[in-house]
Amino acid sequence: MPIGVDALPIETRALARALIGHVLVSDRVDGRTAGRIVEVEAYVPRDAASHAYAGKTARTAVMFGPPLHAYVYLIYGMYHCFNITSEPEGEGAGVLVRALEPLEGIALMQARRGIAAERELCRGPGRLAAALGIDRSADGCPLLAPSPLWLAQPVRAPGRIGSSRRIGISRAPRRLLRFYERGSPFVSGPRNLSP
DNA sequence: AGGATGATCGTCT
DNA sequence: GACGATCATCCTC
Repeated sequence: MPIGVDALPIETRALARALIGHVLVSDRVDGRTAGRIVEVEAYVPRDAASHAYAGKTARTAVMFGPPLHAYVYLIYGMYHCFNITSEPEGEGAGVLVRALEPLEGIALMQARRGIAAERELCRGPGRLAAALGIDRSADGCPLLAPSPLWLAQPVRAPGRIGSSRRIGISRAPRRLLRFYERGSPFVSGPRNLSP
């Protein structure tokens, strides 16, 4: 069941933390896949590491649109990264979802990824997008309304949330804007750092 | 266990 | 024309 409109904050950092434990569901013609969010990164307003930093462009337009929509971009010519937009319309910001704990449609994820190991299916932004069948066609998709890509209530309360530097960025590298469920084996980077 | 490398292309300079 | 909010593979320790 989709979550209510007011179930999540839209301030970027608060949203990032609140997303941990929520479930992302992808409904496609070949079936449903779903996973529990265990790792995210916040890309806040006026953040030098954010795609929105240089201003609104065709690619980043949805980052400046209403919150809780999908921002999906192609990286390194071959992977997709899935983000959830944040802040009121007009602000360019979002939350990158970096890892999921697979919950539903495991066999379909395995087929899409070409691997069997459950732990590796959604461990990393490019991997989870592939496992859920997310590509640029999902860009701008609302995540609350009935939609092929939507957020559901947590199935289990999150454990303690840790924070760290963001992964793979060169600008604003010291900001602690990566959040993850401590100790989860499905987290992609360091997973036992700060409280 | 950890570092280097190649794949591959849309986007912005 | 250079460069990624990455990943899989290959190498060395």
